[in-house]
Amino acid sequence: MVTIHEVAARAGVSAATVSRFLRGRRVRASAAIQTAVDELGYSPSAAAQSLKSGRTYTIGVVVPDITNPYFAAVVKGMESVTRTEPYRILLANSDESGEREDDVIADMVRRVDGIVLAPATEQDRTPLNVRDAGVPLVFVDRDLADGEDFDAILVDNAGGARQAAEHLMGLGHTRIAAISGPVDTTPGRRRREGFLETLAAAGIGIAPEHDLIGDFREQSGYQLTLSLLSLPEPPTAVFTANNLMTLGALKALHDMRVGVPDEISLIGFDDLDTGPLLRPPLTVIDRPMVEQGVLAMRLLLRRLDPRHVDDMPRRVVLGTKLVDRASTAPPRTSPAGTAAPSPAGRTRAR
Amino acid sequence: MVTIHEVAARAGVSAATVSRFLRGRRVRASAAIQTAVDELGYSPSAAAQSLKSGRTYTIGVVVPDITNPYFAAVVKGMESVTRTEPYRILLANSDESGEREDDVIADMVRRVDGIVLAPATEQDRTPLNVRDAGVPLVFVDRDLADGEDFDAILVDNAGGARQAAEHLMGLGHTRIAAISGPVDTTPGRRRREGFLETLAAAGIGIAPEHDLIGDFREQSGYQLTLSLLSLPEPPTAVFTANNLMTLGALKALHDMRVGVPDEISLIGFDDLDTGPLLRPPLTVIDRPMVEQGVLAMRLLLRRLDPRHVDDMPRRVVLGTKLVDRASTAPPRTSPAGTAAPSPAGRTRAR
DNA sequence: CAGGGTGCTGACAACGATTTCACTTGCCGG
DNA sequence: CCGGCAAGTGAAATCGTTGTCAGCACCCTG
Repeated sequence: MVTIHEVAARAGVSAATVSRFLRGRRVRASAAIQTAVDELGYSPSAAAQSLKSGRTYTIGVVVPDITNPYFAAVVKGMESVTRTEPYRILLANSDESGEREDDVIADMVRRVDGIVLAPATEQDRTPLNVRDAGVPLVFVDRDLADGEDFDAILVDNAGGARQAAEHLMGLGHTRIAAISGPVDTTPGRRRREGFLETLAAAGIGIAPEHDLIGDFREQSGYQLTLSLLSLPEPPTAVFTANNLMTLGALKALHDMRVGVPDEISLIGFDDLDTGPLLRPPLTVIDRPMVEQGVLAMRLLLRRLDPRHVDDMPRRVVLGTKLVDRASTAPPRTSPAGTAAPSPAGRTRAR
Repeated sequence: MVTIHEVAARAGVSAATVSRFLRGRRVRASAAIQTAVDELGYSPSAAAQSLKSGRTYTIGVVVPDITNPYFAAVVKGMESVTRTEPYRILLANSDESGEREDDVIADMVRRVDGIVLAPATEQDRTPLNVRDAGVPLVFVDRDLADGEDFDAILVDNAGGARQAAEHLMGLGHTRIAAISGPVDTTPGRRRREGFLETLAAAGIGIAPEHDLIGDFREQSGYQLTLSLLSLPEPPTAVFTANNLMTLGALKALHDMRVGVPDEISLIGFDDLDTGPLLRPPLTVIDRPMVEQGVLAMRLLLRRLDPRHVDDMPRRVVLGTKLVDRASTAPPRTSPAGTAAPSPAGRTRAR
């Protein structure tokens, strides 16, 4: 490893002068120094710079699962922001485990200037430690139960779930099931609440055996859908609370040869790249993904600016959008005791 | 920030003793030190440790695009290995741009102990600089034209492409198109070569206008497929050299209402999570994804071990597997001058 | 009881870059 | 021709941690 002193020696100046030159100050021997730098292939030690300056120019990013297309997109958004900044991203998966998250963050706190986190649960206490350690923190996608005084980029989970519920009710469904995410996560809880409350407000209840809780993984969407199908009175429509569980549900329906949407309608939260190409094309609640990452990273970098450290916490809530494809349709047979309405003027994308 | 000296002062010992205690050596005042550490919430400065030890316990990972499910899986594999090690991952996208890759790596070299790279092109000279800087480097998915003396985890690209070609020929196709990736990347070049050579060896040529080069992005798969469809004599089968271009091709075929596989058969390189659920379920060449990440990271960490720095370069080539779903079928009309064979005993997955 | 371990200890010097401080040089104007 | 100022310089201190080194106290053995 070549140090600033070797450069200095070769250029016939002191290390201080080399340092000044590299930081853009005017210096007599600039030509000689530049030559020495080039010849030696010198580049300053990041560790030494960090030690001196107290800044690492690194941002920690902790998400539950990078192979989830949603989080991949969020991370890409964050990464794109760092393109014009001297920051890099230190990435870790928490695998939806609070424990793993703790470990990872305890380590990160020592190495980064700030953290973007999708907390594993709303009861998560790790963020408090991060704050105590003086490391700025921004939540993305998920929040804490009492997280009001943290920066956050969120999405209107309850509103999106409401759109899903209204869509299904508008088609005439009354026997509706929900496969929610863990209720100790923001999206899990809020999407379920939004969905159930909308049904309730319309006078449509949900049977206890139709109110299922999964873990946001494909496997649980699959299993819970199977359990719905084995019910004496299966639902005519299912709402799945994230992309992976939607996929699992769709696989289960295929495997059991259940027609979608003829026999059962399916609507999911979060769009997929392949959404339009699936059998059938999926009707989903969509939301900005890359943009969430961009906003989160911008917010964090802003917080790193000494002028903004003490700004009020900033909480951004983005809207959702119903993408009406072909996995939902009116129920085939009208549910017992209810007249099937005839939904008019429905148009579909494609 | 609380330093080791503050802990030392509170525990009534010297900093050296605290350091020794923390590194597991026996020390008289261990109880007092532990108390001081807990009360002060001390954790050592990573920057200072790096400066002293010359190790950062960070691995740089540079991939073209983290939202590509293949690379997401690879990164996940790498991340899972670091779970049992004290290493973290510094992640960057190169966006298939050699320039961006240069920038990112020039910066990473200063901050990491090693790098896993999927080089943007085979002519890439950056790796040489990395090696000169004394930073171990492992290639994943892609190689250099003269990369034999670098560690690498690769896949049998030519072999996979051959499987695809043989599959299509076995079905009786003779008018076959290929949408390849950039020929200055390993997978782009090798898959194309493997495909064309297999066709040639069987006495089936490829029309120049059927031999297309894309850029591994969905959009290019889409556009090039449209161009194939606008030909006076479109192909009866198409091979797309990666997952994203396969998706683009499928979208184009849908948009132009071309029946798959009735009118055109489609086979892609790389499977998708949603592969079985697509219209139609995709026939693809599959390969280990997470495993490639695991192997790459293990290899790199091994290389970081002083006992193995000077080992011979290790090059692993993994095999591919044809996953026969439903996007390929015999050509509907036999091509001019050829008798349509009747493929017997074909079984499909689902 | 002397001699020699053994087991800990603290002072100090590194690691590499940056910044402060006091200083020199050269130039300009009076 | 001299005083003063601007511009540029190097020595040294600093960031927080760890390894080296010399030293001290204690205990065991002969």
